[in-house]
Amino acid sequence: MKEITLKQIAETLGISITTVSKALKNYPDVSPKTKKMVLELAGQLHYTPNSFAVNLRTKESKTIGLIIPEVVHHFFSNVINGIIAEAEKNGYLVIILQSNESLELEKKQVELLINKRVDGIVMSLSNESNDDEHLKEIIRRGIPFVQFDKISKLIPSSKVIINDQKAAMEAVQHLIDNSCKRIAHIRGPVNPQNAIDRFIGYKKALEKNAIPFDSSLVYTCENVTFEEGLFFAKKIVEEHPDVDGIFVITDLVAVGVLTYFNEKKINVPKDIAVIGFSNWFMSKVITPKLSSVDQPSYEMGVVSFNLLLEEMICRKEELPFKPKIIELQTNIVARESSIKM
Amino acid sequence: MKEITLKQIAETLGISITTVSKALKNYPDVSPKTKKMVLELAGQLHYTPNSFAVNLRTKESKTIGLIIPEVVHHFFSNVINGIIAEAEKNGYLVIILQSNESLELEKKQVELLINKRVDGIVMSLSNESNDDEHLKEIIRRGIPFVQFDKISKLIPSSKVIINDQKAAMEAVQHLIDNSCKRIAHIRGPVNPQNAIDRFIGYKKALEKNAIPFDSSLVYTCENVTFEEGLFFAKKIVEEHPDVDGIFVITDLVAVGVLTYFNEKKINVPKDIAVIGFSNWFMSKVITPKLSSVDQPSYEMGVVSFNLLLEEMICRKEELPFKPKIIELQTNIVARESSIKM
DNA sequence: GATAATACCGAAAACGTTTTCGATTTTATA
DNA sequence: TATAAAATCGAAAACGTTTTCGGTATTATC
Repeated sequence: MKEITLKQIAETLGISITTVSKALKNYPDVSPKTKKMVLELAGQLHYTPNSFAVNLRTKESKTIGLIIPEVVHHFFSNVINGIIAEAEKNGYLVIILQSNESLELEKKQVELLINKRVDGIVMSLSNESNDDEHLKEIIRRGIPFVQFDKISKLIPSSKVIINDQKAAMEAVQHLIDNSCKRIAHIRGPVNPQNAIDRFIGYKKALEKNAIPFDSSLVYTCENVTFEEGLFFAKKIVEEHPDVDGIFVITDLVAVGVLTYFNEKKINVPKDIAVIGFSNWFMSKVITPKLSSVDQPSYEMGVVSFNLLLEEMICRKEELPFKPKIIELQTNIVARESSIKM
Repeated sequence: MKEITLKQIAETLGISITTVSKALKNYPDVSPKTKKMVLELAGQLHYTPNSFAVNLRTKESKTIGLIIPEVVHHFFSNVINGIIAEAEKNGYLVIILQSNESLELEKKQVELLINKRVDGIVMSLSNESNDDEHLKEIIRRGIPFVQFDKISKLIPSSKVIINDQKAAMEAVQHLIDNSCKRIAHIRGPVNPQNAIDRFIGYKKALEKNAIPFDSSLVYTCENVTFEEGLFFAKKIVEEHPDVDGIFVITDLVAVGVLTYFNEKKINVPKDIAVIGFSNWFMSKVITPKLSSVDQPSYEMGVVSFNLLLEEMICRKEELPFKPKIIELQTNIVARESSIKM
């Protein structure tokens, strides 16, 4: 029941702790015989190094922290999946924290991870985040740091993103190509960079097609929920009966829109076409099947971890590190909700 | 840039490390003046204890491990949510690992967590798990351990479960009450206890209503996927055109079933009624809305952590601990897919 | 056989904290 | 004022590992 330590192995073998440690780590200055002896006894006793001691000595814990706004979320849970899979491959474990889209919580959690002395932090900002102090603190302390999806442009860390402007433009262009003339946008909250960019993309697509921008056609989600989808769908048909297409910030909200239209027997896409964002799983099973912008979420996790790993290695070996920004590709998935012919 | 330590504070203040440590932890044998002095300087320097050293000294890391079969999964992501929320409230962080329904990975991950010396482990077994050695090892080492949802009955740990038999019986009874006479069951894999129990519940409900059990009406999923739902739906209508109700192991598969029926213009519930399990979010937005068994997933996470906490406290204070089994309530959510009138 | 080179080993410091226990100083009691 | 009690402090050990550096012991070289 007692924990096995180097000391015990050393004592039973009548050699020093140093030699045991070196034997286990395959140092060249240990004779093959002693090595064998130590390895055998260690295996027999199921020795595993006390990670607390190793952490203290090596100043690293082989653990990283991940802060995301929501766990129960198709996009984020896929990112989690990618990160923990890639981390495990490389001998790292992942501590996950959820900011619940609250800046206050997010700050507390950054502090928690710093105090925990994780080897690195991966993060997607909450919608409330309009304050960078906690992120600056990460940089200041020299902790390897990667931002993904919802990022702060001002913080000089590595970033993994998509081109939200371009993707949004393509989505709106797709509606236009399907003969939509009057297109509403249900956008995300005011702070997140990706909501801003998608809104800009929406405007640019209109401009490109010489469709006048009408700010009354833009509706702003606060919480980006299914319920807001229901709510704004109602509002749109009431306030703008001439709207024939909607570009929605994300599929969850778009599904709310479709649900409302289904109830009201409003025909999608004939009366109104709808396109979402992120290509959630349920989008392909709902009626009508929802068009969306596919976003490589799992890959985003994988790439984020690998960028973090690069930085962790550089820090350890005291090499210079220059943050990288990686842009992943998106593509339009056209389904029933937007194809008019 | 250098890390602040007790030693530094002690030196600048001209007192001993011991006193600094005690002052920070509010020991009674430090004078109010020194306490104030220390607290002030510590605050000023943003001192935070080196958690590696604390871990080594106290032999605990305030970190627990969580192993689940899948992260991208409505039920499990809700459990994660409950666990990390409750853990954070109590000063614990959570390392999450995903077994991908593989026994081999699951074993490796248990070993990982043991070597990491987490303070406790929460776990839901993979479908492959028919081997208990790694779980026994957790018990043997005296590591606090809680199983939830997919459990091994033979391991004497705390458990948080639902009454799968009873819930399944109620689901099937609900179909019968909606005048289904010939009810198929798409069951889960052979190993998991909950798949077994739901199958038993199905049989018991038939028996209770004097409906003969027909083993050819039972279809077994291997991977519990949407695609299997499509596949078995096809098989059922081909092999048993007289089936008028299906009880499905979980909503994801049931959604596959509905999707197939929608394509084939088979009317649900008139031709065939369908009820799923777990009440996934998408079930209320799909057409027709899917009836299901609501399972308190978030609560399951909360309760699991609290049981673990109880055990962790008992171990620490060397009090005896008796594993507890907590059964949470489920209830039928009747929607369009099963209500025939 | 003396010297140089190599192989092998271990003492000891360090990582930063917590806690025990004895020592010293201050205050209270007679 | 002498003594007992209380208040305050710090030395030192311990947690278990890693790694440096010096010391033997063995082998190779002339």
